[in-house]
Amino acid sequence: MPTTAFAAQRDLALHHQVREDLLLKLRSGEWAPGAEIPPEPALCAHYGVSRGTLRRALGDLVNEGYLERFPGRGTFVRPPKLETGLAGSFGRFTVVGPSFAQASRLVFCRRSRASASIAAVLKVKPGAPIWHLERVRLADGRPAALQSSYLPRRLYPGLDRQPLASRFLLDIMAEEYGVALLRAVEFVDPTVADGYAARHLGIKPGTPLFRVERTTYTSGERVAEYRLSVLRGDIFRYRNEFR
Amino acid sequence: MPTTAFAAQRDLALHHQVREDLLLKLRSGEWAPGAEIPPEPALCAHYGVSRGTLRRALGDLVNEGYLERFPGRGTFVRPPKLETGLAGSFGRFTVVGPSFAQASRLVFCRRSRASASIAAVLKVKPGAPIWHLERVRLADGRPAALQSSYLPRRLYPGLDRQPLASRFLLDIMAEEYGVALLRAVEFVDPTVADGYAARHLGIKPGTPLFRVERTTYTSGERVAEYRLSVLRGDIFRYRNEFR
DNA sequence: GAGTGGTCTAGACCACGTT
DNA sequence: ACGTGGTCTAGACCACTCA
Repeated sequence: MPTTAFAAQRDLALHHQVREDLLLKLRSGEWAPGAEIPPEPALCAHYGVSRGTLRRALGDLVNEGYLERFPGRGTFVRPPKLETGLAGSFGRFTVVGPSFAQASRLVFCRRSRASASIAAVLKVKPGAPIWHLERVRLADGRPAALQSSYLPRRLYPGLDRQPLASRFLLDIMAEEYGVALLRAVEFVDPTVADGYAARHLGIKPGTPLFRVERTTYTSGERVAEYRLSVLRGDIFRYRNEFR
Repeated sequence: MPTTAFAAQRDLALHHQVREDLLLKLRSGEWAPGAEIPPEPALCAHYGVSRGTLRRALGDLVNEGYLERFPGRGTFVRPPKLETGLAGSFGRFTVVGPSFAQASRLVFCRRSRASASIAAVLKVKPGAPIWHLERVRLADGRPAALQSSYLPRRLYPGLDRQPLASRFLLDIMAEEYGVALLRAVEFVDPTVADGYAARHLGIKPGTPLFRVERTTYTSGERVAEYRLSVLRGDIFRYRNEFR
């Protein structure tokens, strides 16, 4: 390990400096993808740190996907899996576009009964009482999305008397009804506007849209809301980052 | 801390069991979003573990976004940011659908010169030599995507003599040319098939597609490839998870 | 059997925020 | 001054892999 010397700075966590130096060796190609890196004792000696500190640095790099470790074998530089087969690709995403305003246009809010398919996603019995509400969401003052929400009525008595057009629905669910929103899963498809969506969004039928199907969960993996949205594709994009 | 007893299992990492038990308290709502959880000494005593082990459990939960810690103040349950304004929403995503096969149909691979716009994304001078290649990607033996790739020719001499129709392009770039692929950024839009895409994908014009624009980076933030794809929307979905 | 990483402990010192 | 979390050390035992 007789590379360049390692001089620790004061006032900066040791494990962080070690992490940075290790990352440099990866980024620079000194340690190529797939290669094995020196074992812990060697690195401890090189950096002059205890095993705990070194392992904190290595552990961070493992969590971030840069390294891979195998008990009994060693530590290896993880080749980035940028593709090699699309499905299963994963990473972080961000939505790019304007923010939704709190205010929305309420199309309707009505009592209804769960059909077989809605019952399945809401995890209630078919025919169970539900709310079905439809809103046009605004961003920068213009229609940006059309959203259909289905909620188990049992959790939200008197929902139709809430200020649905002027507050975020999720805020009403959480603050007025005390429903803890813990997790949400979305599926995104491409689609095109039909006449109904086009009219509400002020666009031509056939315009490309995102179709977003979101299920929001509360405690005990119960469903707090099922929401079907279409988003204007000319306003929103998804940004995904791989490493 | 006289809640229910905590009995550690053998043959399962202690820090993992502690993590699971803590997570249970969050999921069940015993510790509400925003609330402060007991300090380390109390939790150490409760679980009968050393501080190192407890901190490993807490650290994992912090990394996963469940907890937030502030030196001198305490540890708090992080309120989930599910929406409250779409843009800026973030989370983890997965692509759902079949994997791309290594084999693809090569439409063309030709020498070209960078236009102003391509030069900008590839970070080369306008007019610089580039490769432009187009392929139909297969999944389960059927056309699933049409991809146009732009690469700085300087990095890939003789690319047109490589087995472009039978290997992953990224593998050729990495293994045959030693280009380290470190990071990639994608932007996803909805679109519809034009005649050209429809013909190559065996679908009708007007069918909804994902349009994916991907830039892959090598060391020094240089661009290794710029790729424009359209993916069949009836085969692929994006799955996003928020917490 | 020697070397690898995985786990766990006990104890120490520090910077920070609240009181 | 006190309690919080952040850092770091030294040493121990384990399961696993490979020669």
